[in-house]
Amino acid sequence: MTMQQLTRNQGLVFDVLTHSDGPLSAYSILDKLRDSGFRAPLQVYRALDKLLEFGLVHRLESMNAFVACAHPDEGCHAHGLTAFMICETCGDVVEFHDHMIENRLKDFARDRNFRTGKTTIEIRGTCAGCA
Amino acid sequence: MTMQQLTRNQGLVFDVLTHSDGPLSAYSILDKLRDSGFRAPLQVYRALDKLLEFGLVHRLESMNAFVACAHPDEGCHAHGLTAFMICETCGDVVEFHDHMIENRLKDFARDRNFRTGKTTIEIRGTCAGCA
DNA sequence: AATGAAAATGTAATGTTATTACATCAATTG
DNA sequence: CAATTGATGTAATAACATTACATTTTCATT
Repeated sequence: MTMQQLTRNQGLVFDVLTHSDGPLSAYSILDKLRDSGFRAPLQVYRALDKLLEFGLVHRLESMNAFVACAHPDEGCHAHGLTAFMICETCGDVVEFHDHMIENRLKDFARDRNFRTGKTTIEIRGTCAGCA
Repeated sequence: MTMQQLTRNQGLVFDVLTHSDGPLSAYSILDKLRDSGFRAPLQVYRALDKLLEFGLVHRLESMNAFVACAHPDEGCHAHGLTAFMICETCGDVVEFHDHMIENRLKDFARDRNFRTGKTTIEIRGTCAGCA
């Protein structure tokens, strides 16, 4: 799989997410990129849209935030369904993939003639270190 | 299981959701309750908080909207993990519960000493009728 | 190199979702 | 009845996201 060539804005946003400890909101990404010339939310959202499409970034629906993919080189889309374990105390996010769950949901949808688009799985809670 | 006694505002919000075809945003609930005296978003959010706590209402994280529980009489919390299949075309939402997935996620969390709070599972896509 | 289409960008304005802060009122209990 | 707790009313503001429109860049094709 060949690495997608990113535009300047896409690269900047991806960099910020890659170097971040945890997930970031679109507006905090914007703040971090003011010095690089970013002035408006749309610049961030547009870059994020592409990065999501490329599978380089994930959106955490339960917190309106974005996180770099755990294995961007392989193209996350190849791993099928992506799930997250999110610590509400330290903000740490663990990305994981489970074929059993993926198949189970796939079967459930197929049985009902439901065409599956994006699937969200997010476990909120407290991680071992914060317990 | 005894049915929770709702306050006036909670009852009004629950009613709106119960009689709605599909999920509603907090602000559309507010609009529907103007005639009943609602003036501010907080009145809706406060009622929703309680209804969520009672398990009478669910929040759909992937669309920032709220939906009445499919079986409010039994108290949804009793059913364990709740998942949703959401049609992006007609807005229809199917609530379901799967012990296999629930156990799988529970095991995953336990193995990592992660204390699980709320878990979100939402399948977006197109339902049979809209395909 | 010129050109034309598609993609990306810049900027302002606005729309949508959610919370903070503070005052008041109602229900419950000791 | 006093004290506490939970619920409510209202205004203001914060946080998240999109629409609209003008401009520029990229890149395949001539």
